[in-house]
Amino acid sequence: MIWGEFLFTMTDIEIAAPPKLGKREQTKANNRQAIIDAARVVFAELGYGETTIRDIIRQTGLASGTFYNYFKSKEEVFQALMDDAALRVRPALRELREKAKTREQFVRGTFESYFRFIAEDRQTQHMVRRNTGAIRVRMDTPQIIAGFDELQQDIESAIERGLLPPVDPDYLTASFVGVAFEIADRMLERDNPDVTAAIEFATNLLLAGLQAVPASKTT
Amino acid sequence: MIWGEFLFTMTDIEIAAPPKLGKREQTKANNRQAIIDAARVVFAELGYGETTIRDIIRQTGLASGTFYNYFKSKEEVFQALMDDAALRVRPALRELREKAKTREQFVRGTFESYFRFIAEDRQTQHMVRRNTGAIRVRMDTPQIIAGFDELQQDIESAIERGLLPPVDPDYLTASFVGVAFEIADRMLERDNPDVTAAIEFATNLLLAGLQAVPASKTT
Amino acid sequence: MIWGEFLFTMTDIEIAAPPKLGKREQTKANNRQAIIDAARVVFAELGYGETTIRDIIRQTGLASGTFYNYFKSKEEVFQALMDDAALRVRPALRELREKAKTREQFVRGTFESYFRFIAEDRQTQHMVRRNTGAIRVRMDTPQIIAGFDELQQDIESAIERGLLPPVDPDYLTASFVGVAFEIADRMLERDNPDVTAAIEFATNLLLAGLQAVPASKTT
Amino acid sequence: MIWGEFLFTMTDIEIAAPPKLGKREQTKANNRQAIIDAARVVFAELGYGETTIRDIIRQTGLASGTFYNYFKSKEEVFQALMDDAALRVRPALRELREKAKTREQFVRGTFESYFRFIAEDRQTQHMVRRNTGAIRVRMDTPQIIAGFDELQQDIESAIERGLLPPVDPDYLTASFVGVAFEIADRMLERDNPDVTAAIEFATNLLLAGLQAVPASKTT
DNA sequence: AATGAATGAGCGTTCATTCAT
DNA sequence: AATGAATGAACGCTCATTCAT
Repeated sequence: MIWGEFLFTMTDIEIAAPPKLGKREQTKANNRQAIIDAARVVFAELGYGETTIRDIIRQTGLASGTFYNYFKSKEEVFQALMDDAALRVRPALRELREKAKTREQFVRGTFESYFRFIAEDRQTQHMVRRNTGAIRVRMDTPQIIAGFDELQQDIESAIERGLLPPVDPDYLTASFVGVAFEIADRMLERDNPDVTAAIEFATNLLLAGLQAVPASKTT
Repeated sequence: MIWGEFLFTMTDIEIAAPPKLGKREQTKANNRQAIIDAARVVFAELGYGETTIRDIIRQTGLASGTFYNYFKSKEEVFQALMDDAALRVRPALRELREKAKTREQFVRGTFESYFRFIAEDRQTQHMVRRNTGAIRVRMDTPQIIAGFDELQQDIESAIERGLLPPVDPDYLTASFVGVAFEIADRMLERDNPDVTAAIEFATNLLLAGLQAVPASKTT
Repeated sequence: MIWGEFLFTMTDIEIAAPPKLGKREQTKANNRQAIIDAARVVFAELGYGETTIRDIIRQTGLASGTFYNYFKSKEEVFQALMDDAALRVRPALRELREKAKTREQFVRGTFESYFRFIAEDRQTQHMVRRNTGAIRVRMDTPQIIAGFDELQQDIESAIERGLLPPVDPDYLTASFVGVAFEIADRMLERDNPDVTAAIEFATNLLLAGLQAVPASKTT
Repeated sequence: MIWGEFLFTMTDIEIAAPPKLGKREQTKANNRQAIIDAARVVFAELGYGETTIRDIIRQTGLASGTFYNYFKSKEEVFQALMDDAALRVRPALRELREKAKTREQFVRGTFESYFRFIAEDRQTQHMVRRNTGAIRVRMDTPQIIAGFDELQQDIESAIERGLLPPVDPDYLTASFVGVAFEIADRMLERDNPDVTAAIEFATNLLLAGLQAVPASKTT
């Protein structure tokens, strides 16, 4: 199955051959990555809003000042974290949807990728929905944002290709995202998450729903 | 129209006139409510994460220490705010769905309530999605949480009644919520939000989709 | 001697009858004064530029946050310190010069006040000239600024009265100030500061010099 | 005019051409001087107190660590800057006063040098008096310190030569310095600084005043 | 019960200084 | 000798929380 391969790619990619670095450059690169990794962990644990820069550097074991050699702000690490994730995730996801031959392939592929990824990475999931006491906050993990970011473009091109019916691409994207997020959430709350069932549910819902939706005026 | 009534209820915040007192004494007597009201305003303005307890009490005109006579933390006010909202919103919503005679009434009614409410209350909406820099955070407004909170029970009872097909109620609820949230979000980003179109899209999607979804094993 | 009296006034004034205060207002007032006093001490010890807000509060024994209940910045304490000093010093100094009957009384009175004040208050002096290592910095103590601040006005009115010759009042003020500062500085470096000699030197210099100075064109 | 020469010396900073090297190697060889020059520029721009070592080395283009190969602290660079300036300024000033034939030549020469120098170099002046907020701080520029530094010795020798009356040389020096500083300050605040008038005022004041001052006991 | 000043932990940030390269 | 990243103390400041009044 192609998706298994894809998911492997999603989490385990090591970036292309590192150009030989001196010891200095080496530690520099290491530290940068260490901060990004620490940020991913801490964001997932505390949520972005509650995370302080000091939390991040504490996690790395580096000195507080060192953070500022690499990033100017929490936002900047986050951006780097996103870029990092995007680099790994996007190409595979796009290829997946571009190569889809049938409507079902497109829809199922999207959900399958997402649900499997979510199921693999529990820690990340903690970030997706964080219920700080009374309040439900959903924060999109970098990988997830990256994953869905180009969904709309893919949907639009699929509509052009005639693979999907001419519905409002904006709302269709929204529906994909909303259904994926919320169902994944429920899925993980269960004792034995049945990924296949979730895929089946979402795929069928969207596949059938999609036909019934009124054609977009703008198309 | 029944929805109008519902929405009125949803936004109507002032409590029924208490035994007439001087304005001053009145406020004192209702300190708890004053704090809750202030919290609603400030949360909407600054977002939950950015709001400090000081911001809330400043809004009330009370002394900082007084806060702790009523609530132990920001979270606790938020909880109270939720309960407050639920009290007002839920009955109407439940009635709405309990009285639904057709599948479409059930589905459309749910989305119509939500989209109309969201469209009415722009300020609240600011709270729903707050993009602090790079990160997308979605925080559910108390009214909204309250609105969807018992959706699952309504869905379950509708399945029992035979109004809805015997699908996984958990995932169906998730689909309602996800689609509603995300489409509402896109809707508000448009220059002239077309509420009817959004309702139409969501209703048709769910209505058709839910037929295609496999029957739940647990039912 | 009238000057003795004046100098007493300069350092020991207790402000007019305090309106009865509750315990709360009392400590509040005390704390404010404590911070001002601490600031005076620390500024004198470290110089304004080198003094941190933390230095000031450390000196008071109060908690760090307490500072901000009273002042927003270092500058603001300094301003308060100035006002404090001005309140005590200015009236006496002005009266002194306004009552001067002879030219010598005016000149001698000015220097006498200044040198005696400086001799009394060694600590303040530390503030006036601070040689941080290689660098000579002269910082005017609040009392001193206050003391000289209105000198120019007094000089101008003395010129109008005919008590002083019609020379450039700006430059004459400058000469008073410069001579007073620098001689006081040297005086204090000596083992047994001879205040009388300093007064004599400065008074004679200015008194004779000011006759020889060309009349101001603007007068 | 002799003063012109002196002032040229005072501002002329470039050291005599060293054996021609590539610009790069040249800089490396003169790192010490490069730091001193950078310090002069930055001190003048930011003031001594606000200048950080980082500001200085940034200006040189050297690495931060390199600073410590040459100086231990900001103070130490400042000291070096002073010595540097003294080296250039002092000889001319001393010659000026040693060659003075009349009392007036001595006094006028001193003031003339100073006022003209100050008038020429506005930037330096910014360093001399920097009003950070409420507080008046006077910091002597290296050239100025150097200029007045040996004044006392010159005065003493002039007294011995009988050129000046036997007054307290310490206080007389103080009077020169104080009058020069303060009047220069006022002069620069005026729209069209009239250097001649300032010289005239100071010279006449000191010349006449000097006669009236009591003879020093120690002489 | 209400008050509001005091507290002090903790934040983001800067910067002198060190030290492996 | 030069480099420049790492260090960590210290800064200005905010704010939840306490407690004497």
